Amino acid sequence: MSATPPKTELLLSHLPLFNEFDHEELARIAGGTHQKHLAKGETLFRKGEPCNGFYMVVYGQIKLSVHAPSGAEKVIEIIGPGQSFGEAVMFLERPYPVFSQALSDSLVVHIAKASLFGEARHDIRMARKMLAGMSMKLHRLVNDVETYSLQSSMQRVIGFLLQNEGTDHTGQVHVSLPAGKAVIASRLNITPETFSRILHDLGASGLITVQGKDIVINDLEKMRGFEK
Amino acid sequence: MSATPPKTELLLSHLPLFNEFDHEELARIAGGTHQKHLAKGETLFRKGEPCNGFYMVVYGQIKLSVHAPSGAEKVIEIIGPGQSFGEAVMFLERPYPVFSQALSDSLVVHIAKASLFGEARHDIRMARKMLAGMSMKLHRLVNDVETYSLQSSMQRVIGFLLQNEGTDHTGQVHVSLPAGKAVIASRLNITPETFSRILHDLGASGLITVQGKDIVINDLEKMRGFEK
DNA sequence: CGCAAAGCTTGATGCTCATCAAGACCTGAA
DNA sequence: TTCAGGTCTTGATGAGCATCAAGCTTTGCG
Repeated sequence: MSATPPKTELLLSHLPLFNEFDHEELARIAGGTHQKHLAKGETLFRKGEPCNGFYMVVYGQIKLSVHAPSGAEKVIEIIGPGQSFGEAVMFLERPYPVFSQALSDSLVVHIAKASLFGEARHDIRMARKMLAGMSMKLHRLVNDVETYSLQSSMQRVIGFLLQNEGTDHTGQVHVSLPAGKAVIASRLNITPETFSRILHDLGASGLITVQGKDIVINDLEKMRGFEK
Repeated sequence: MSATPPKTELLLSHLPLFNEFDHEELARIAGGTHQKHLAKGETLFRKGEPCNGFYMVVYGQIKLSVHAPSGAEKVIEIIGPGQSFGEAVMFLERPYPVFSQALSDSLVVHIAKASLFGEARHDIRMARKMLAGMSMKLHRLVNDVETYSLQSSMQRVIGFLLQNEGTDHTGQVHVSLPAGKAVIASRLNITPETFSRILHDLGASGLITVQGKDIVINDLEKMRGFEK
């Protein structure tokens, strides 16, 4: 373990935002970055702290959340490898509007704002990609708002399962929960108790089979029917 | 009335997105646009329709909403003069994810995608502004999600009133509802009934005075206290 | 002006989901 | 293995808000 730290340039080159850049360009950008390792549970930044760049996740998972004065927490998003966050805040030159914490051991790359705007030649390609990236984020958020507003908690759970569905070696339709159940529940805007009960009910009606973090979807068609 | 239709260039020049452009540039961009007048209640586009540009509101109000299969409607946003919408969808080359309708007689300008990407020189300024604009939209949506998730319906109403507060001629702190109560209720993710009851309660406790669409805030401090 | 239609209010009822509380299960460390 | 820490489940209860239904008030139009 911990032989050589991964080369930042190499990491960057895999990211959508930079994948059209050549070695020389990547090297220059890499100069304005630094890697940061986070242990599980470690805080990356808090709501209200100033922002001078954005982050990309290399491995691990980062949770973005907000807190009610009461202490209640709501998970806005779970960021995985290859995804970035914080661009919007960087552009607005405002403090972070969310709290950010590692859900598991993670490696993130911080790209400082200053290092991004060098030559216009870069700008235009990057700006286009950033626009595309932000558009997708916007789209997803609108979808979230729609989901929270118009669907029951069971529909949200079903929707979540269908989104994360994948076929495993045995050919079964299968979901492996990407985080603890409390975190996922918060992401879905329900309590852990409700989440547990809904999984139970779906199991009882034969639609799924739950085994810890592994869930098998027995009747995909019927699930799709309940989704809307 | 309706003497000469307003010159598109002039309209564009007032919009944040284009306010750094000179006459010549504006003229070129104006070539790729067309104005569209909408009567109250008229539909601009439906969810699922293809998108080849974005819109800016000159006057009036446009409502963006989504519909549940049950028919229930949820207002995502109310767009007013000077604001734009549809950029994100344009970039993603996807169909509109929302339904769009005029709340009052409105004039909108449609800017075709093709006309936006001419010279790189334009691109870079425009891209920067668009990034800023989208960042703000993202910010607001994150805020919406937070609001829906963590606040009670009364807190949402109070927050809304405080956001739209302004001082009138007599020096009173005053809100004029920007749309029908049912629309605002949907925007706040509550039913019209609940909205009505909350306004009633706030009135009964002396915090506000309601008179149709005009609301006077009697105790701003106390309202701020309830907000969080 | 007077009527119809739309918009808004008010009341009675009930569903969905959060909350509180307790116990079962897992996980890792000694 | 055993114990202590979390994590998850299960049950009982109730708050908050939607729903349904009816009356009221405003708006717009012939």
